[in-house]
Amino acid sequence: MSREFLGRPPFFVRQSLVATIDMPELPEVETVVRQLRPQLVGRRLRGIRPYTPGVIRCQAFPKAHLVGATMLDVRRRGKFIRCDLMTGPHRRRRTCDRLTLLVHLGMTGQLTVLDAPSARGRHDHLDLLLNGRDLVRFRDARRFGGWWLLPSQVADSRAPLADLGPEPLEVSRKDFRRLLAGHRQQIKALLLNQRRLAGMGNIYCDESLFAAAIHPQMQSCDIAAPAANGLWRHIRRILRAAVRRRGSTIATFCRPDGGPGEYQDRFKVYGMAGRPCVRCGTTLRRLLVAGRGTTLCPTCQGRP
DNA sequence: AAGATTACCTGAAGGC
DNA sequence: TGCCTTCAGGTAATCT
Repeated sequence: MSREFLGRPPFFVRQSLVATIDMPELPEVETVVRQLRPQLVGRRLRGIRPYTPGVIRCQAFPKAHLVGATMLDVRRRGKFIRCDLMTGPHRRRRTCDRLTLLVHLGMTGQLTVLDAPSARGRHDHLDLLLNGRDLVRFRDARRFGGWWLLPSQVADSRAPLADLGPEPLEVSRKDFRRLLAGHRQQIKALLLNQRRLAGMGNIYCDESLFAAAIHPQMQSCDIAAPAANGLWRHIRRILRAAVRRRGSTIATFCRPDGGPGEYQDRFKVYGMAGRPCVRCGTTLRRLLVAGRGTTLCPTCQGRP
């Protein structure tokens, strides 16, 4: 079976949209959100059907409150997809009327809007039922993804959003410099830590550090202000470019519509170990930093 | 307090 | 061909 076929829903189901991206970081999640938003906002839910134990991550998940709820907005916070809902009229009097549904795609999470129920595959773990026959199907081969449901009033102050750091595209240059100066930690570990900055993952870390010519093992507090400013600028540039190109697709393809991202064609270091640096020709090296495979140019990104 | 290690999970890829 | 091992990584927990 070809690798292209693996990611596809059964051919007889007409899908109005497929949002499928592996290794979702900020640009990929943003892409999914932008594609889902017009399909979901304003729609009423019939309910939610989890099929796999563990896919729902919060202890109390008032499933029934979703019946008749209306989707008000779909947004992104870090690598989370955040759906804000208003509960149906029969629920409104006895309980909170605003709910927040959170989805984390983990490593391999995919959301597909189907216009009719179809046979579930091995890795389909949850359906969100919409009005009519439509549904949003959650597929996640490695099962690192998960769903949460919280009253909207407390969504930002409780797990899993509570401890998230600022958005890399919103943090000011000054605050970013302060963040780096305030921690004695390898810069790559800091960038990957969602409590420090929410949304960066392995790919965009490596690309940003290469662009800024900073060694991933530099202690963040040892990075001089001009270099920190440069890193801030490159992170913004790269994330924005990746969002414009609808993220990066590494392994799975899913046409039509949600389509693969295109930023993978722009990688300068990620997955390129052994090949020459585009800047100086030195062979790119791979090492382990913060427990993650890391690619860098030993010449451009001088030793810490 | 930083950082190293492990666990979770499965498909892909490489070795023999 | 097929079995085995290793690797990939977002996050959390645990140890040093």
